[in-house]
Amino acid sequence: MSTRDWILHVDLDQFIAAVELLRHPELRGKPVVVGGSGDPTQPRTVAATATYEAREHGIHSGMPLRTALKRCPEAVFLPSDPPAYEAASERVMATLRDFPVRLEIWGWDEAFIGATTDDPEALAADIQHAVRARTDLSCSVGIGDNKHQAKLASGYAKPAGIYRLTSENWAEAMNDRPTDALWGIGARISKKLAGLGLHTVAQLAAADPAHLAEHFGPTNGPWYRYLALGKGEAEVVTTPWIARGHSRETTFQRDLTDKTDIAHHIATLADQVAQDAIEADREVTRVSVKVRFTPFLTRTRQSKLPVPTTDPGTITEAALTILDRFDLTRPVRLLGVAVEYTLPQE
DNA sequence: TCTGGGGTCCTAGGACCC
DNA sequence: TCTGGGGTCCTAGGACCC
Repeated sequence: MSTRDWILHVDLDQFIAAVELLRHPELRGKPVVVGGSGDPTQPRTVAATATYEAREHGIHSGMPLRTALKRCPEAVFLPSDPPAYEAASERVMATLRDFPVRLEIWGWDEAFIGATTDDPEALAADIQHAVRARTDLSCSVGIGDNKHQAKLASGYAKPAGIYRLTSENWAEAMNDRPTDALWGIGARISKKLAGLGLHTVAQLAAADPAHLAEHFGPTNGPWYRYLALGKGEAEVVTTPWIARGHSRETTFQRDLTDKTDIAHHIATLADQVAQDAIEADREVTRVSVKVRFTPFLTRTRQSKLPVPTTDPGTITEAALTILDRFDLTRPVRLLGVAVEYTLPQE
């Protein structure tokens, strides 16, 4: 076997549920649902994740907790605890960093690795053993020529397995699959593609790029075909990610109708976002306000600040001015404030 | 199934300027 | 007076992902 570059995708299995089961070993083997404050009678709260035992009752992430409770009254509901997941994630990433590889972290529970080796499966197995030894967590590892292939490969590898998906076996593994199996094509685009007679990955790969550009734009159209051919980014970026922006939003359990009340909540969110920006040492260039009306109509308004700032007063005032541009005659179920940061060295 | 929270990127249309 | 074409910036919304 010859030495060459590979991309590995490390994906922790059932990450949030696994962390919770380490803290509550007595719940192993039981249906467990994690989400919100852990109260399944609370409206407008959804599951962050569900264990395999809970999934057998038809429960899945994104499902309202009240629905989950109806489907499985004996399920155990736990509150979501982001700091605990953050801490567990850091232990995993520290473990990966000890390997002589290039590491790109992609959130709490996944990372891409660039490695030069003649045996990527052996490296993958070493990684799995190290992660299990150091954190008691299990992961799946996908191996590919690029990130797209490696990402899909880790899906095939689940749970706790290793799978290699390269240009060699791409067609065999992917050609008959629906287009939304590709990483970057979701339900909407897949449906639109089906409307053009493109149902499978093979059909999308054989489509005319110009025709795709007509329907999906000059960048996206050809990009979808590119994905269907198994191509993708192969560069592992080891420098830490610089956030483009930041936001905070709240869904209220009971609708807001009072304008003073709404303005008060917007001011609070804006101040939080400003404090976050100060803590992150980033300047804000743009402020946007999000309002979701009942039943589920979402609208956003934004404006660019005359001068980048971190001043909470300025950011809050901007958010309140933007809020004035909304028609607030309908009941409101969600409010949000988002900011865009200036990018360094620009 | 009455549908969270936090991100990223792309597109399209209008304003404005030359 | 009327009109062209291009470039850039701003804003709103859509789609995707975890």
